[in-house]
Amino acid sequence: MNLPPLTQSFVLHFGEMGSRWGISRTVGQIYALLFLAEEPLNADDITEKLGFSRSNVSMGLKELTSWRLVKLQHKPGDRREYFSTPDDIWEIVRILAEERRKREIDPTLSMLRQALVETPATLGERHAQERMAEMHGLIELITRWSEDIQKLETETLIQLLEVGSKVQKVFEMKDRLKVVTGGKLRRRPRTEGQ
Amino acid sequence: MNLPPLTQSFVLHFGEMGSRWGISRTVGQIYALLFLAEEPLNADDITEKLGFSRSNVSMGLKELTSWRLVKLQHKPGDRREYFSTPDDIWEIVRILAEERRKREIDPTLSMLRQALVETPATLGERHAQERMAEMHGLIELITRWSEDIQKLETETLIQLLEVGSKVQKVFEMKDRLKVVTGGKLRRRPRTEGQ
DNA sequence: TCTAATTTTCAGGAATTCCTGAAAGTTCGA
DNA sequence: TCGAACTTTCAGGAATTCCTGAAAATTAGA
Repeated sequence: MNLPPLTQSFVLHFGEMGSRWGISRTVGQIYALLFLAEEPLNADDITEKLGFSRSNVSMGLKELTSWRLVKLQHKPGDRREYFSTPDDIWEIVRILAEERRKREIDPTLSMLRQALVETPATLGERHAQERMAEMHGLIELITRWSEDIQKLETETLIQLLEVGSKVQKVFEMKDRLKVVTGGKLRRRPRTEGQ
Repeated sequence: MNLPPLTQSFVLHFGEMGSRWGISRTVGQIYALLFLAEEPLNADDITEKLGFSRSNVSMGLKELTSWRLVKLQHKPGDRREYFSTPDDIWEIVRILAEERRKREIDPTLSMLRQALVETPATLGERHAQERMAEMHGLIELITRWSEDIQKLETETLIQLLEVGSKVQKVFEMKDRLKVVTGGKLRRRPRTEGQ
């Protein structure tokens, strides 16, 4: 490995983190390196800097491409492919969220929906089905919310995150003041939570 | 494996999902089984229903306990330990978020902070440091937001998620009406986003 | 303290995932 | 169409993770 110190500790860290997630250590390192790089890198650059085999780098880039986490571009007069990450780090978050939804959430939701339309044979299965319904509801709620806020401008999204739960205060105020908002914020009939 | 059909497909699914995350297939299955169970289960129940070794179940329960994802309890006149998951599924989300923060986010933040106080030796390192600063800011923002909203009552949290980005409308309204909120919602000086 | 019930530990085999080198494939200019 | 530059594929060895059975440890009642 042939990297300046700050870069190296970042790359090593994300290698380890990567292997706690689904991706392999080397894929994590490749992404970390690209994330920090000033300029797009080609596969040989990466091979040289990280010190593993050319074919491994090729596989890693293929995987990152399938996640849409790297962009491919060409330099004029150079046949090699250059890879980079989005400049806007929030774009990376968006893409990750979308891909994880596609790969993990959607299959889970469809498994749950399938289970929910079956007729439970026993009392235990009835209870299991209720638990699955709870989980289905939770996942749908979080997914919808996440899709919804991902459409916001980065600046707006940041604002929203910054106020966090204080936004709740605004709700209360709104209710108090009976401000009309075109029905979009209409309060649902209150159901007693568990 | 000795399970009714709905339960079985759920358990198998979460076994597979588990192995995409950091946890092993069997740990995923154990958790899925406990999540659906009507009553707390002991290690032998689990062994019998899932059909792998007693020692594997013991290791799995130990891991789940270290994640605080299962609760341990005793039945009067029975020496065995019974395991269950929280009844409130949102409680599971909260615990997961806390544990992941402790295990993954905090170490990452401290690596980033360490890198940010070093003096970059080269121009490339200078740029790398800037990227790390961006990432640090993003993680801090998301983490703070998440800690913040996790303190809300479940019912309030659900409301908040349900309105999603529409909450933004309320902000705009607030600005228009110049409603005083005790300074807590004071708008930051606008910086031009990228 | 002893014993039986129960849980935990852990060495090592099984299964899986990762990584490499060699070879095949692709692309583009001459 | 040829060949050099570059990329991808893939069989199989390396490394890692998973899982088991046997044995040790713990616990609570007698």
